[in-house]
Amino acid sequence: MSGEIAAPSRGARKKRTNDPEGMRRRVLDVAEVSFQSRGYHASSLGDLMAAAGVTGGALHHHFPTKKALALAVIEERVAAAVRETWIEPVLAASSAREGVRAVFEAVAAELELQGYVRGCPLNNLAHELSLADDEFRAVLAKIFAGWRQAIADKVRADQRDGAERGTDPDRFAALTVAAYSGAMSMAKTSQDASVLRECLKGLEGLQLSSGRPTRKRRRRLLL
Amino acid sequence: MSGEIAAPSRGARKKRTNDPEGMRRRVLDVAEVSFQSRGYHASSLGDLMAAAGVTGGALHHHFPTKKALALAVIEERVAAAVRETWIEPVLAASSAREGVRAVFEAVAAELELQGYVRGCPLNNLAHELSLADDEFRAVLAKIFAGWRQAIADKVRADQRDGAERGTDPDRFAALTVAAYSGAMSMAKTSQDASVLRECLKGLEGLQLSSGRPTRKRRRRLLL
DNA sequence: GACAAAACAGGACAACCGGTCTGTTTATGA
DNA sequence: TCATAAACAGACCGGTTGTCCTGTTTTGTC
Repeated sequence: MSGEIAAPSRGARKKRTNDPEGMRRRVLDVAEVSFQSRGYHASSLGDLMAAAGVTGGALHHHFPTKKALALAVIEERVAAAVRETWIEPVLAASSAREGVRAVFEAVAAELELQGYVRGCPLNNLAHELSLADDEFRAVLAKIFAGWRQAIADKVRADQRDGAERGTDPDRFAALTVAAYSGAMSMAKTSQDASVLRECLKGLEGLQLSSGRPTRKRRRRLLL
Repeated sequence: MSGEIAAPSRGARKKRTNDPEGMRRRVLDVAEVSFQSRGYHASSLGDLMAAAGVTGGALHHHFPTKKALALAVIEERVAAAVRETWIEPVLAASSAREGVRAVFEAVAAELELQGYVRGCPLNNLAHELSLADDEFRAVLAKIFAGWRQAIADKVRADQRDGAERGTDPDRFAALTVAAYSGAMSMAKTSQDASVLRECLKGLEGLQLSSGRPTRKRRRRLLL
């Protein structure tokens, strides 16, 4: 109903053009949106077929089962979303702390702009599927792990530059991802993105020690 | 199969005893477990009826629709779970910070003991239902809000005692709940509770200012 | 152009789901 | 005791779901 992506025109009849990659992409487009907003179980293949303008035969040809479709969505789309909105921006930032801040800001701004919080794609599917099927769970866990490791690696890079001396990289990464995921959960439930900013401010005032106190006290930055 | 709670004995025939409260409780018991571990959509009323040893007539008498059952589970069971495992322990603790630490520890220990992470009941249902139905969403958001407010109130109480001078109560509460929820999400997905401890350690090294720098520097406590 | 494989169409189907319905048993209380 | 309502039993139904199956069309290859 709301999110029709690209149903082929009904006017052009009779002439069919085989476009396996395009058809596969259209199905994944629709499934990605529907799985995130309505969830896996609440998304019926009939709805997806109608929204994508795809017949049952074509769908079954590319994705034999619903589970296969969901696995493709997770591995190709969800993983890419995490990479594009989190991993790459953080790695490209001047520091881990600044990267995390920028992503929080960007996501909060985007949510406030569109006035609707769909939640984190990874988190949404992880909650629904990780207990239901162990194959799902393993793939989702791998994405979470990669996300955390990217942030931790960035902190280690900062440390090689002399900064973030007193920060435990893995601890910082875990807390960042957890705070973001949890904040998104609340934002989705309350349909209000302001909690993201609240948590970001909390993280900014963070002095993450790895055990012994920080040597060089850094003044709080006032951005 | 696994979580049979209290199906009435099949041996005793013919004699029926009306026990509306008991029957209602048994249904809620089963539904609470199933909704949390399998999710709302994946839990069929047939399964619940079989697990609770309840006929369709009885179920429909107490809960006219599946949605009504879920609302009852949320309002009576999920809210109570948050109250018992979070709000009451934090309010009873010597300080907000200590209360939060104790709850994190207790939950992590319990999860490691039972070797299986089912996730946070509130978070699980919030993800699946808050976008599907606005009535669900409102109830779940209310529980989240109460949870946060309780922690913030405890911080304010600490401040009246002279402690936590530089901490913004709402910010601390939001970050705490977010970190816990997110950590539970990851723990559930990886089926490993250690990330909870990781996030707790991160929160413990936290210096949450409300804007201006803390007056009296407190030495890091080494618990 | 012949031929095999891939790509797609579209119907069929069995299982299941949630809700409804009618009827029977138990408690209540005047 | 007897009416009345609540509590419960159990069958039933329309609709939906995911999957499968049989054809037909297109594409690639020699």
